[in-house]
Amino acid sequence: MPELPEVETVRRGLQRVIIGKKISAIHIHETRFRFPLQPKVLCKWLMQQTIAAVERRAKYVLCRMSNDAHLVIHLGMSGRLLWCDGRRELEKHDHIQFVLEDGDELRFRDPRRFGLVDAVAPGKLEEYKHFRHLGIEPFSAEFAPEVLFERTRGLVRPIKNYLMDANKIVGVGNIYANEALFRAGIHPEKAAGKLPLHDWQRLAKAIRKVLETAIASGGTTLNDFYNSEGEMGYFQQYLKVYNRAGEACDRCGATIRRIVQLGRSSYFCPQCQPKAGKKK
DNA sequence: CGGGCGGCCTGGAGGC
DNA sequence: TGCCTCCAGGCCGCCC
Repeated sequence: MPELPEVETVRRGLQRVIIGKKISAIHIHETRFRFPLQPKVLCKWLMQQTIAAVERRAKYVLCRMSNDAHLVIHLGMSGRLLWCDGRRELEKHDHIQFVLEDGDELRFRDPRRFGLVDAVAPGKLEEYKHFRHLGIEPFSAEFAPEVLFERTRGLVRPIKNYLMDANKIVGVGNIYANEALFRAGIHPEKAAGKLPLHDWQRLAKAIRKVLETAIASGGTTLNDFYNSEGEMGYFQQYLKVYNRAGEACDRCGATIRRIVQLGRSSYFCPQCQPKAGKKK
């Protein structure tokens, strides 16, 4: 569930409390994640290092260390980073403890183990296996309607699939792809290559707006998202279509529909997001 | 070779 | 109340 706004929320929360703290121990209770965790790599680059910055790339949280190595964390579906007192009792899925010099801890909890925890050597982030192929950041200058328009010419794949393809655009998952398409008035099955420039102008703006608002709301908590302080987000109250099949559209009253694309639920308003033809 | 899709995983919801 | 099935979905790696 964590998409860009949730990851950014976690990043901001951590940034406030862990800059300047030194990692004095790492306790690893589980290594079976999306990719096997490598304890030696973690220890090599992180032990006795001070956290210099907390950054984000796509849906990854990055801690830049004083030696310029990076701690890389992906929350997957159910991952959580919690900031807590080291004396707090461990819970069932608390898999990794980063013990800090002052007795506080950063813990990685992940029931479904879809997450990733890794360390990358100084200067190697750009060529890091999981970063090399990543697409455009929605808040970068490159994320411009003209660029997106140009890159999608000739593509027949549905626009929603394109938005969720991390090789093209990062950070936009199922919830925000659906919400952005609704706000831009574009049907999720419309061919990406058929979007005229003015649609891309509305869509690019809608994507940024939805992500910004969600960040300002502390993310979306539907099931299991909590920030590093254990607090819920509240963007779920602003969702217009996601998870609302059968309900009336806020804007026009038509019934919101659900279809499946790439094995995932897409929600849209058939009236506000017509499949073909011009809308005003 | 772009892009669809299987499978990884567990908890919670819903059916009976 | 308890067991079973299904669903959630990011993303790598396979395969068409």
